[in-house]
Amino acid sequence: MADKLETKRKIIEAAALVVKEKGAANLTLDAVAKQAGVSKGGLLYHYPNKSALLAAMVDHLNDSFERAIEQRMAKAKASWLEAYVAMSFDPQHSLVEESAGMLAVVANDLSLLEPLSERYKAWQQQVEASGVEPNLATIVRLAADGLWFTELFDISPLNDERRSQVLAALLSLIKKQAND
Amino acid sequence: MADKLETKRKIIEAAALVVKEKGAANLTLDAVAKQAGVSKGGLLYHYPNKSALLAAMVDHLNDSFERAIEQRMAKAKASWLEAYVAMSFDPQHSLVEESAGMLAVVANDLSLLEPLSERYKAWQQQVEASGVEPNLATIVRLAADGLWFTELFDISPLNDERRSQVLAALLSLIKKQAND
DNA sequence: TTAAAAAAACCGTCTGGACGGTATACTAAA
DNA sequence: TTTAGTATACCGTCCAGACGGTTTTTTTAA
Repeated sequence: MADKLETKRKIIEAAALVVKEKGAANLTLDAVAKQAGVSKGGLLYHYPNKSALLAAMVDHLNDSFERAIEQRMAKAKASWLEAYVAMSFDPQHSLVEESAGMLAVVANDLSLLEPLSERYKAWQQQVEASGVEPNLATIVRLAADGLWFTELFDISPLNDERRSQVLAALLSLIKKQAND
Repeated sequence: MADKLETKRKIIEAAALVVKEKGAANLTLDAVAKQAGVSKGGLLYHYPNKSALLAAMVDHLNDSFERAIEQRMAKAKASWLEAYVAMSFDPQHSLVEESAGMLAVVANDLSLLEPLSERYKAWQQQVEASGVEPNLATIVRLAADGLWFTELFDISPLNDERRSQVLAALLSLIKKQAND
């Protein structure tokens, strides 16, 4: 078990699982260590304090989302904005480690979201340069964000049918406008 | 100080202030009691445990938002959906007690959001009966939600100019469609 | 009408447990 | 034999909630 990166990843995944199963309020170092199959000392060797662990969760969330968008762009030959919308609606992707990281950080220290905030701003530049009229493109993006957040907190008001119709409508909004 | 309701309200407002100033992770009974100018015993007299306090914060958030929408409908002769969008963009209203309640509950126990979830579903019925084409109306609503959440977490990617343009664009989307 | 009784509102201390973090010991590999 | 990684015991702090009070208001009844 001498692989440092592997252990760190294992710890992050364990932390996400703890959040998912016990809630963000019960994300304790002991619980994470136990879930990761590591002693508390071992955990603190890799992440010297809780903030460092939370920051790593945000990093992971950032990278994971960004990589997923790029993959989808390549695979489905989709535009950046299309991929962003599709990702936000993808139940597979949206409801695991990213969500856990978000919840954990919101629960513990909002200021740790700053790296995410910067990523959000960078994404907005992509949105505004997407070829779609900027205000409309932003609306599409915000709608995707809105769905993602409401599902993160399990308060989404949409039933399955409406949900898929809205996804289609968003994608067609992008397409229609892009061809004008 | 014999007014029970008044004291309860005072406590809720104090709790919101604690969240705003010290973060949701530091929302303790002691801190709330101190901020409210009440002893801990007094606090626990009105809210027998922390969950009850959090639930009351959600109630307050629910009522406050709903009342604000109705006020705006009456005052500006706006449709429900217009009022909803306008409220979500109103910096005055969106960043005080509602936000604090939301943050506090997310940090402590997601299941306490259930009353909000039901309110969200009821609002969705308003959205779908708004006269605007349902999918478009839902997109507008989700965009408003998206902005609200990103600003709640202080990660909104929009600068002031884009923000006001998007608000105008959303309102004109509603108007345009409603007249078709 | 008033005094006693009851209930409501509020107060402040105490405690048990949990949590973050430290100190230190152990192990294996280089 | 040194060092990266892991393990375990422990400490101090903090917090939710219990508890036993006190004061104020309301009700009862003589």
